[in-house]
Amino acid sequence: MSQPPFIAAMARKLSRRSPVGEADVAALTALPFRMQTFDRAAYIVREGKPADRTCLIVSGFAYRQKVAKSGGRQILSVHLPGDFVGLEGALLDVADHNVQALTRCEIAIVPRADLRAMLCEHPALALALWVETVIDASIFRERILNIGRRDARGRLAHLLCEFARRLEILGLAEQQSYELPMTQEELADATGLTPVHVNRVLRDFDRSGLIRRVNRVVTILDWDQLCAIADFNETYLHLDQSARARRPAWPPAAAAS
Amino acid sequence: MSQPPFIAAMARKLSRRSPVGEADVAALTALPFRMQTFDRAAYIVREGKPADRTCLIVSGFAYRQKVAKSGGRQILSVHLPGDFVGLEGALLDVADHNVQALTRCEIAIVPRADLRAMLCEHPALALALWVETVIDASIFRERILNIGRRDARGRLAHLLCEFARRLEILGLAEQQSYELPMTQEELADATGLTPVHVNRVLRDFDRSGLIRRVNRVVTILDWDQLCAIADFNETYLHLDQSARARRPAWPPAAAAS
DNA sequence: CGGTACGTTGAGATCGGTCAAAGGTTGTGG
DNA sequence: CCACAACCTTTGACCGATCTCAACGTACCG
Repeated sequence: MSQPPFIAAMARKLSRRSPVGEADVAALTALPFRMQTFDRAAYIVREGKPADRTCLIVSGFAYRQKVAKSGGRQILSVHLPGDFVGLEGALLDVADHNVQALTRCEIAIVPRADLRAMLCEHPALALALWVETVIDASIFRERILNIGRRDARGRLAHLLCEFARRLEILGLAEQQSYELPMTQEELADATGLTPVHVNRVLRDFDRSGLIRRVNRVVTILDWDQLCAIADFNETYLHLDQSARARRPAWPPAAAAS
Repeated sequence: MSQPPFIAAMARKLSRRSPVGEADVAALTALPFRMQTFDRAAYIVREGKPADRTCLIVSGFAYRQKVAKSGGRQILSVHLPGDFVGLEGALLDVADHNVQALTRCEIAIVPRADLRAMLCEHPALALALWVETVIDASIFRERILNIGRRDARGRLAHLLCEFARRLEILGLAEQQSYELPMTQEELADATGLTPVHVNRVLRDFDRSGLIRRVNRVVTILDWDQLCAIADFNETYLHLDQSARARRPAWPPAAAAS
C-alpha cells in the first residue's frame, strides 16, 4: 500500500489553490491512514463524540447533518470524492455534527495526532487545507442564503446547479447530466422543505421542460433558466482560484473506477 | 502606536484554543495595521471585490450578509469585538459576501500580504487562526439548522440564546441582560423571517414573560424555557475548548471603553 | 411473488408573508 | 424648547406557499 493514487490526487487538488512543495507532498504521502467502507446511511462521524479522526472521501458521497429536537434533520452539505470531511477533527475537541454516507463509500481515516503533527511541520500543507475549510464555509454561507431567502423552486434549482458544477469539475458529469444519489427525502432535508413539496417542485421542473429525471439521473435541459430560477452565481465555490476547466484532479488517474 | 492593547487581547484569545508561543505573539504585535471607523450600515467588505484586507473588530458589532436576486437580504453571522472577520481574505481571491457594520465600529485592517507572510512564518499562529475560522464554520452550520428546521419562535429564541452566551464570554452581558443592537428588520434578515413576524414573536415572548425588551436591551427572564424553545445546545460554539468561565479576553484590559 | 422503500397525488390546514396604517422614539435644526 | 422628519415598532386583515395527512402507484430485491 505504498503511494496509493488518491494521495497524489489530493496533492494535485491542493496545489491548485495554494502552493505545495515536494517535501509537503512527501509528508502527505507518509501520512498513516486506514481504509474503511461505509454503507449507505452509515454514520462516519457522530455529533458529541471526540473528534479524533479526519476522513478523506476516496469514493462515494457523504453528507454532514444535524438533527433538531423536533426531529427534523438538516443536511448541511454534501461531499464528493476528494473532499476532506471532518478536517475540524484535527482542530476541535468535539464533533458538532454528524457525517453520514450518502452512498456506499470508501473513506481514508487519518488519526488526529498524525495529521496535527503534519500540519505543524508543513505549514504550506496547513495553509492548503485551511483554504479547503474556508471554501467549505463559503458553501455553508450560500446555503444559509439559499434556505433563508429563496423559495422552494429557487432552493431546489440552486442545489441542482451546485451539484452539476461540482461534479463537472470532478469529471463526473457529462453534458449537464449526472447521477444525483439523493432521495426526495434527502433533498428535502438539504433544502429545509418536506419530501412532498420537493416532489411537487421537481415534477413541475420536469413538466416545464427544465430538467429530466429518470431514476436518480438528472439531465438539465435548460441550464440558463435553471440558473435564473436558482439565482446561481458560482463565485462562492471559488473555482476561479482552482481548476475551472483544467483536467480534473479526481478521480486519481491510476485508479479510475 | 506601539503595542496597542487589542493585539495583546487577541494573543490571549487565540492562545486559549491553540498553543501560541512568545515569538508568535511578537509577530502578531509587529503586524502592520490601519485603524478605520465605520458608521452603522457602512460596508466594510464588498462581495465580488478582491479580498485584499482582513478586519479585526476592535469595538462595535458587524455582520456578514448576502443578497438574493429577489432583493431579500440574509444576515449570515454577527461578529463581536475580538472577531477576525474576513480572514478568508488572506486565503481567497474574491470576497463571496458583504460585511456591514451593525453599530458604529472601529476596525483594524491588516493588508493581505502582511498577514500571509506572518502565517507562513508562524505556523502556530496560522493554526490558531484556522481554529477561529473552523468555529465560525460551526456557527454557520448551526444557523443552517436553525433556519432550515426550526419555526419562527425557535429561530428567534436561538438567536437570543446565542447572543447572550457570546456576549457573556466577552463580559458584555450582565445578569442575562444585554444590548441587542439589531432592529427587528435585521433580526428578520438574520432568521429568514419578515420584520412583521419577528415583531409578533418577540411580543409574544414578552407577553408570556420569557424576555423583556426595552429599547434595544433584552433581559432574559426564563433562560431555561428560552433554551427549550430554541433547542439551544451550545456545543457548536466550542466554548469548552476556550474560556468558559475564565476572565474575558475582551475588551483589552488596558483600554476598557 | 411479496415486501420494503421510494415516488406521486389530492384535500385541507397553517404558519408566516403581504399590505396598510397607526403609534413611538430619537435626533436635529430653527 | 418645540416641531418636524426619519426611522422603528406595533397591530389588523387577508393571502398564499408550504406542510400535514393519507392514499395509491411503482421499482427494486430477496
